[in-house]
Amino acid sequence: MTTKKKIYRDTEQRKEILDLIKSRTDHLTAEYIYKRLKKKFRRLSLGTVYRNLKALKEKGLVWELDFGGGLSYFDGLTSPHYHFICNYCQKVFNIRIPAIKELDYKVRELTGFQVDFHRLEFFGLCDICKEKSKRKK
Amino acid sequence: MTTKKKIYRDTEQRKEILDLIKSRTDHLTAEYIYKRLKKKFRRLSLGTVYRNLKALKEKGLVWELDFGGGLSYFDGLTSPHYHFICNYCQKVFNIRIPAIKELDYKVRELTGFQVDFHRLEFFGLCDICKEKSKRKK
DNA sequence: GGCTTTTTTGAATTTCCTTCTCAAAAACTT
DNA sequence: AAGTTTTTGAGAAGGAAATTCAAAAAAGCC
Repeated sequence: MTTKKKIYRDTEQRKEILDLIKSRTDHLTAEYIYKRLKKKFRRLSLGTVYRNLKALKEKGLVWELDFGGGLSYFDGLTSPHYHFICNYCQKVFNIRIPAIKELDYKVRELTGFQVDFHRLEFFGLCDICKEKSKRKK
Repeated sequence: MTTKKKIYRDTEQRKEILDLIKSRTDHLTAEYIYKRLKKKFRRLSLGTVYRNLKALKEKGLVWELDFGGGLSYFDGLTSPHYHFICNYCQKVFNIRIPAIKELDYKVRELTGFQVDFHRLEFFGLCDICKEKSKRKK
C-alpha cells in the first residue's frame, strides 16, 4: 500500500475560500462561504466549496469543527485551542487556552490507550445572549 | 410564552430502547438499536427509534454523542464523564474522570461568558488497535 | 369495565448536509 | 504549444434524521 502524494493545484476558488476563512475569527459554514463567494464567482458551485474545504483541511490549513446538529464549521486558527459555543445564538468562539497535555497523560495512565490529542468545548451563554436573558427576567 | 410540559407515555418500544442502552457500556447508533430490536418487534420502524431516542435524551435518561462524521451515538451513562474515541476502530469508550469544573471557571474569567458545562473527548488508539498497529510495523 | 382524549406507532415521504459523477475548462509539465 | 492531470460546475445521489398521517395504543374518567 503506497500512499501516493496528492498534488494540489492553485485555483482562484481555493485561494478565495482560504482567504475568507483566514480573514475571520468566527467560524463559517460551507453554505455561508458559498453565498459569500458566489458574488465574486458567479458560476461557483456548492460542490466546489465542499471539495476545497476538504482539501484545505487535509493540508492542515483549516480545521473542521463539528459540534453535533449535523453542521460543520470551519476555523482558520490551526494552532491548538479550544472552543466555546453559545447555547442561545449558536455562535462559536475561539478560546485561547494552550492545550493541556496533562489531560492526555492522565487518560493514558487510566486506560493504557495511546492518546494523541483531545478536543474540549465549552457551552453556555456568550456576553450578548447573557445580557438578553437577564433583561427578559 | 408558556412552556407546556410534555407528557410521555410508557410504551414497550421506548422501554426496550432504554433498557438496551442502559444494559451496555459501549455506545449505540440508532441503526444498531433498530436492528437489535427488530427481532423482538417485527414491525418496528426506524422513525420510532429516532423519536424515542430524542425523547429519552430530552428526559435526560441518555446522552447523545456526536463526534463528527454525521453519526450519533447514544450513551446510557448520564453522570458527567468524558470520552475516548479510537481513531482506528472508531469505538467510543467512557473515561471516568470526574468533570473538571476549574476549566469552566477559567474560561469564565477569560471571556466573561456564562459557562455551564464542557465536553472533553480524547482521540488516539485503543489497546487492541495499538497492538495491531505495532505488529504491522 | 367501557368511552373519550391524547400520544405513539409504522410506513413512507421529506429535508438537510455532504459527496459523487462526468464532461468541459483550467492548471501544470516539458 | 501540445499533452497530461486536476479542478470545475451542474446536477444527481447518498445517508442520517425529521416529519406526516391514519391507525393503534395508552392514560384519564365515569
